[in-house]
Amino acid sequence: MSPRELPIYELEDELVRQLSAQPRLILQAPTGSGKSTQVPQILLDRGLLADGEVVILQPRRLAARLLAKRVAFERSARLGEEVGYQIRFEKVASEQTRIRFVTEGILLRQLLQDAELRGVAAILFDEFHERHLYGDITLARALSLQETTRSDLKLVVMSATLESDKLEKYLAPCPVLTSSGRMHPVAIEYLTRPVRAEDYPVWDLAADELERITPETGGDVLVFMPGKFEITRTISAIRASAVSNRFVVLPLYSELAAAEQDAALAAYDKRKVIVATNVAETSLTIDGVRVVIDSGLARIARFDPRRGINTLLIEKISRASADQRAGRAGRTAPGRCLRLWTEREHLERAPQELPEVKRLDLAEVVLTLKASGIEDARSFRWFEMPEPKALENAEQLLDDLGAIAAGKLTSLGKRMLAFPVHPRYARMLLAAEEQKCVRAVALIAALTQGRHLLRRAQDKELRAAREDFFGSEDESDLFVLLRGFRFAQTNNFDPRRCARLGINAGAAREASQLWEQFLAIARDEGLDVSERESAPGAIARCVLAAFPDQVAVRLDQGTLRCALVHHRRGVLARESVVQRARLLTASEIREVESSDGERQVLLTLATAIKEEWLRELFPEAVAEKTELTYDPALRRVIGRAVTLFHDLVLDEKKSERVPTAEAAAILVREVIAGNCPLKKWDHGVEQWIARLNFAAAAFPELELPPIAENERALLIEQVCQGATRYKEIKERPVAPVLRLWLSAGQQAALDQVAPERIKLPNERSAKIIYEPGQPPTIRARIQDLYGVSDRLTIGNGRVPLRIEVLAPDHRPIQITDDLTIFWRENYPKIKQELQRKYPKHEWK
DNA sequence: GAGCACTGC
Repeated sequence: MSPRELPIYELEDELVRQLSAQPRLILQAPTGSGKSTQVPQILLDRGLLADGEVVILQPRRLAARLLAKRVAFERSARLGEEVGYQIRFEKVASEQTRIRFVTEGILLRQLLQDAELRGVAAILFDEFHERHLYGDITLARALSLQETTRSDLKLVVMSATLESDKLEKYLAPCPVLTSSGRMHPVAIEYLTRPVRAEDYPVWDLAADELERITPETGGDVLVFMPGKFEITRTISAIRASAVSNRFVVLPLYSELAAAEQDAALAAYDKRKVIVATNVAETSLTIDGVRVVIDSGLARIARFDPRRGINTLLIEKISRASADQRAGRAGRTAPGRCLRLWTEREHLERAPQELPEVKRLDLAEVVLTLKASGIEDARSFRWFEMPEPKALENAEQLLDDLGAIAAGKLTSLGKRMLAFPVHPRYARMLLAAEEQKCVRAVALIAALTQGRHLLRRAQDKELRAAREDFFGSEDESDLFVLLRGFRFAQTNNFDPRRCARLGINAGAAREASQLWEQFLAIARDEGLDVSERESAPGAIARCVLAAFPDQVAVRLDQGTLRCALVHHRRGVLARESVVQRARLLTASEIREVESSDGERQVLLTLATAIKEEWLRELFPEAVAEKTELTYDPALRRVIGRAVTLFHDLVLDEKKSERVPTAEAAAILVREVIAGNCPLKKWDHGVEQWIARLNFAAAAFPELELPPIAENERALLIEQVCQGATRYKEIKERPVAPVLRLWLSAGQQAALDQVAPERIKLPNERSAKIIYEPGQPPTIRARIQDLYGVSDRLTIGNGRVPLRIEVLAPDHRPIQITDDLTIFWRENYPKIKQELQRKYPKHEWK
């Protein structure tokens, strides 16, 4: 087919007419319309570029490269001459280049160098509907530029699906052109009745649906799942199904080794089923797919500005994203898409994914804005304004890092801008100059970007090999990365040798390029990049300078639980080598959700630190910002009880059986009575229960309650979270603060009463903070909170509210999903009983 | 004994 036959050419004259008359255009055109390859050529050939170039923004490197190749081919030009591309580490473009495909970050960096964008006649924003952060920012900057000094700059926003109303208003005055696509129809089917995930796991559902439709369909099948765990389960379910021998079944996700990814894309004699994550939604296209089975779920990254942590939770995808997934069935022929939810549920889903600007950490963006003279990010011309709290947070971090002071860019901040990384890592590199370890720190900065260097070690063999190689390391997980990299480097990035240690050779190679880039910039900035032996602790101090707000202190020896600066809690990653240090700083903090809905805040890439470094680095801030103090006496007691319980359960051979079992008995009773808020520990609950039952039989005199079948579920939900919460609650002052999320109606009702403080049923009062929000759907219930035993009442009526109970220092106590708050002073009771029974034993 | 989507400078 000749390019001239592509649907986009139906719009050619109109496009030229509009862009000659004024400089903005929205082009709504689906996949297959030819917009990415043809519009740049139309602009060039119809003389709309004067003697400048057209820059096409692409969200992915691969797309930038392939599109450039395609266009060069169509024009019989050599790549890098008339048509070129530029992505990180790769510039195939020259003085003659008139059509340049670039990734979004490249243009943002270019803007930093030359705010006028000289030589650029037009910018095309391709795939704008994906709403990447840099795309949003670049568009806003380009608009301002056009309105001030570059009225000749043409801007075309292109997208497959678009909230074009909002965009039209933003770009106004701006005409919209709509083109048709060239895709095959995809028949969409929904479940006829809703399914509860607890009753019918999504992987079983997917396998059953596959079984059902196999006889009616041909071609390959693509199944979308949120992550690796679900993919593995789906594959087992399909292999156990009646149609298993009809298909080759293959996993596909980004972390998979390259060879296995290739296997998923290869052709086979049989039909194939690919079970994939979101990689298959946008990044990879797979030929021959005729059927899509969509779980409707994805793990979605967000930055929670209120808690200052990243989250990665399983969420329902938007309608737009579901359509994108469905489209994967219609690339080569008419297709079918089975959605594993009902049509009614579909209507309740969000129309689009939340754009990145409302989801991600904005520190880097705010820093670049400051550098461009936009001092107050709130006044920036955002397409969509980010959360005020997220901006506040970004400013706070930049201030902590010394990049800004009193809202203004500092000289340190200016130097940080030279490095194309998150400001934390830029700060780390500059700290390295003082500590004389620039080379090593630049490598660390390179190794923590992009794809993971080390695959998660699951099988025993790999863990053993790792242990042999990294065994002695216990200061920092970052040092493990350094060693892993050195191994890859000395083995010439050989994939097979690297695989033995679970090292991703491709990631190592990319890191080495990035390392060179950082070193080159450091050299330009006048940093000393010579190879030298660094003093002990030098690198760790640099890490601390970059992550001062992620300092954590271990709460006890028995568990991996940590308290973090800014009143946060987390669990040190099991695979961390930093198991001995009491104080550490985590380079990554992320809340993750397991398949059973359990959430935890994981601290990864830890580095052991010393308290005196904190004092050196932040003399004035230590007391305020790092909550390192705690009541050691109390902690010992609590730690003791938990350790004892732990011992009993995990090791029946402990000599001090009786008090151990006794402590366990008391705790278990409390758990079963629902008084003790227990949560899943790391340990196998089933094994726990078996051992408890063993203990119950072994020590009848203790009246240890055996765990009956019906109590099992309760226990599983409530397995001990450990002692830390007791301490937390015990130390909490009495007057609570209630934070209320109210609908407009509720707000109006409350305004009549206008209470500043609210009366709780036990006559105590609490201060209220109002938050505007969604009409809450969950009924709040407070149980045994400071003696409150029933639903909260306001004014005359009971108001369902979303409630979070905060201590006066604004630390949340606990919110559970059904918003039931458990609290009882358990510990003293246990202690009392122990003291009474074993007076000789010292119970602190 | 188990817990992590995807890009990009």
